[in-house]
Amino acid sequence: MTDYDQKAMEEKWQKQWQELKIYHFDFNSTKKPYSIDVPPRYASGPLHAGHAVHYTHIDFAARYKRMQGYNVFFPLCFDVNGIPIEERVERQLNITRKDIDRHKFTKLCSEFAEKNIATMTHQFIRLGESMDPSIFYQTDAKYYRRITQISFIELFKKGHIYKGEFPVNWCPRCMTAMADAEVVYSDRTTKLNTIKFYFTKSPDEHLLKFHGIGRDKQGTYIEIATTRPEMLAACQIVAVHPTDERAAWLVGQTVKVPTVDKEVKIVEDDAVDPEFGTGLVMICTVGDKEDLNWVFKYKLPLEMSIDEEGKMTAITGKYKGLKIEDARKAVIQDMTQSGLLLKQEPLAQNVGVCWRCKTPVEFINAKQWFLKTIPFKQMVLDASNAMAWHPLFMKIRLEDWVGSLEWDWVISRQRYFATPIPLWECEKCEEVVLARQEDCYIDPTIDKPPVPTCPKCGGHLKGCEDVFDTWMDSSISPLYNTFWHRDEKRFKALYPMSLRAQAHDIIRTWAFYTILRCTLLTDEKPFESIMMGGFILSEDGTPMHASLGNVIDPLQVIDEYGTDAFRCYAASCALGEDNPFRRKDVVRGTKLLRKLWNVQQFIGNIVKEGKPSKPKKIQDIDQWILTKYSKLVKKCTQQMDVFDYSQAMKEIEYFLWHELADHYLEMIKGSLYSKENVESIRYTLYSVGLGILKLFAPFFPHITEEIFSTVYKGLEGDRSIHLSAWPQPILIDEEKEQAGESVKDYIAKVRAWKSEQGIALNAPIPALATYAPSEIITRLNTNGSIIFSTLRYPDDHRFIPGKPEIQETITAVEPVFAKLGPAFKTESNTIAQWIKTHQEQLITTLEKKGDMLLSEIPGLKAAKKEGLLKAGYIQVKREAGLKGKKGSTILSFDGFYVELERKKP
RNA sequence: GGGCCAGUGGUCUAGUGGUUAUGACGUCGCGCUUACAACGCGGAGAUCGCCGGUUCAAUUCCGGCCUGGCCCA
Repeated sequence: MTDYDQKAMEEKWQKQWQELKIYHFDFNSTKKPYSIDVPPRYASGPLHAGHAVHYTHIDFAARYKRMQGYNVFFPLCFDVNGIPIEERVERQLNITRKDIDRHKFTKLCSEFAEKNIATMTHQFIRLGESMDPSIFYQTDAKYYRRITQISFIELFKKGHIYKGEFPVNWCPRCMTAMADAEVVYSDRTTKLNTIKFYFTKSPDEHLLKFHGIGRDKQGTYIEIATTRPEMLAACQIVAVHPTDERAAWLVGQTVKVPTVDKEVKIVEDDAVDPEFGTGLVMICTVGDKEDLNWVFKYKLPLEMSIDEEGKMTAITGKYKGLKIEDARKAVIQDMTQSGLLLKQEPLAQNVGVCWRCKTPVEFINAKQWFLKTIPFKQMVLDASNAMAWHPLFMKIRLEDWVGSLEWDWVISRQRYFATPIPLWECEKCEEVVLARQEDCYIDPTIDKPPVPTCPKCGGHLKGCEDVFDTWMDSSISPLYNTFWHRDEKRFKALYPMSLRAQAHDIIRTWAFYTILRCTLLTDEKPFESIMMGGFILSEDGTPMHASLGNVIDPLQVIDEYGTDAFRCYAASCALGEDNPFRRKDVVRGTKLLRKLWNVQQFIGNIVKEGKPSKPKKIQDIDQWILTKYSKLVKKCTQQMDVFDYSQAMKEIEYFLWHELADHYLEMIKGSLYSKENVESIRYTLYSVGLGILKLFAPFFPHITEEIFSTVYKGLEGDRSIHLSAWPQPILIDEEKEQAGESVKDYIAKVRAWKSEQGIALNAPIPALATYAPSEIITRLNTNGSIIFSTLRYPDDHRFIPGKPEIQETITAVEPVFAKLGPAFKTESNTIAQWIKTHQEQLITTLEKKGDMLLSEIPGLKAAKKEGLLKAGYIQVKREAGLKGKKGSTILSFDGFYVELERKKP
């Protein structure tokens, strides 16, 4: 074996794996497929540590399943459509998309994305991901968009698509409609303005005694608090809570809306918060979702004060054309001058903003395309229930989201860089002409419709300029992956996919939309199981944000510690839980790798002469480690099956470091050097060494491949450890495991004692004899040579059954709650207390009679003639003392007594 | 405000209805041992977030609260 250079070896294997194409999905294979619905990485920028952990978890699954004999489908893929990329490009070039030609703009977006794809492809390689580039896809490619369009056409034909005029969430900066799922909420401070609304007719004088009512030389007014004074022109009614003391006086009255020539009525409504502002609210079309509910309830006209570009409409009169913020300032200024503004105070509020550019979302009444969602809630829940969720609690989040849905999904966007909606509309009668499936991919802004004119009225057909929501592309990934509408045979073989992997922040989008669309189109769930990753936080436990400067670049970590070490951290993140990035787990990874390297180097030296065959007789200690190893394989396999990587890793690590390295290797060294039981040891070392290397392989692909290639490859024949078979248990022998455990415990205790005494571990010990119960002595005798060689005992050391001539005294008696509780219930505490407070009496009795009767404890209801010790209600602690023997000392532990020659002064 | 998750030595973490709670990092002491000092052995270090309830027994189960995270309103 060569020197240990993690970085060089990683580079070497990353290159070789690509050249050897070992991760290819084989369409001609007879192996069972295991298909992974990989999240197509969004191409707006490079990966951060959070993505890296998620993709590493998916890679664990892919590598494990490959070793389990599956034909693994693990595509390299990217998501490339949509607003976020447009927004980045706009910001980078300091333009809006409307400043340049539509197709020029999409080309810029495409170039921007391609750059990121190249960067991320490189990152995936550096992360040791075993994705298959031969089944690569990106969602902006014609071959992918074609499937998006066909899926839309099918849904349209099924009657699930409609065009509706409806107020939708609208980002005035991005100038597009957006789904509820794209609106995020953010805390802001704004100003709450209290404004005068004068009555049209002077009201009853009594009203003046109430708060929120005033009078000046212009007349009597009510005070209304609003954060949106620029929307006054769209004010439709004023509302007051029915239980408000002013309600009786106010309801039915009419007030003048300031700055505009408009009169509105006052109504009563439960939804008014009497505590907010003055308890009087102006209702506009459409300020927020609550306004919208009122609009429907009172059938108010849909007058809009803001247009698609975030500018004020004609109804706002002199403010027409101003941007929202400017209009607000202008209105405030005007009202201050005319004395309409009573006060202005700061207000903390939570506003809906565009998830990408953080501009506050407005409502715009516009014609949009919708996919029916509300009627399919139960269908989605049924499909979700048919899948295995890991962890299970994540399913609740989907269920909550589905339960809270109120509107159908707005799927149209007024953007450019996305999949075109494949239809034409008649300019006269609005008849819709769909593209023919066989013509897709098409762009109706360029391509001609399948019929020259409207089939209904002969009118001119205009290509749809709207495009799809990005989620329309990504939420058919299971259909694209399985060759839906391209290859029926492959589709049948691959759909539903085996595994969806994703993070929990996009349950409401990617998971929900995918289940909805795929189930609608195929009448079957899109995947068998779903694995939900947690959130990776920065080192201090706060979320990673570019603005906070705490984003961790995985490549920097890798440059410093290596990929396998980073993957060790990834493995330590429990699935579905939020984990801060822990540098020390990466450091621990480097130590673990070095340990693995050293252990394998040792094994490599022993087994280099050839693959050992199974010997006729395997010594106890070998059967012990083989049993431990076999149990590990079983347990670890179960954990890998349910994506419990953190636990599996822990188990393997413990076995390697402690059972194998600290105990087994130390115990067999002596035999090896003295050439005893070599065949048994070589066989064991080879089997366990190779097996544990394979258990590590999904986690640490590089170092395991390196070790495999230098130690085992020539003897095993597999091209790569990653193409070799997952290990199976070799033997499980409970009896031999017990025997080995006794020997291990014995040796470990004596070695620890040596270390404590400052005796070098390879120095001889003057141990004269070992006393222990006879069955233990039998075990020790069987493994005598190991004990002698490991501990460097003198040849005349003897193993003697029984106890030595020593004086043993009881030092303490302790209650055994596990026995007392079930037997005595409420009284068990009394007994325990008595035991604790009557130690001396107990010890005396025990030493005299050997046991003490329960009935001897005074005042017990349940007093029986039962021996405390015999029934197991108490446990005694003893201490061995010397008796008689000179020149020796006794080391006692766990029922062993080792007689040692007393050190000469 | 709602749903979900988490809260365990200085730091991070495992786990459990049975009173003596796992491991890692750090720390202290001892030791270079023919794979490994990036190692080994040992020590110190925790009222298991807080308050109630169920139970003979709660860190564990239940309820409430506090703190953090994710998602939503």
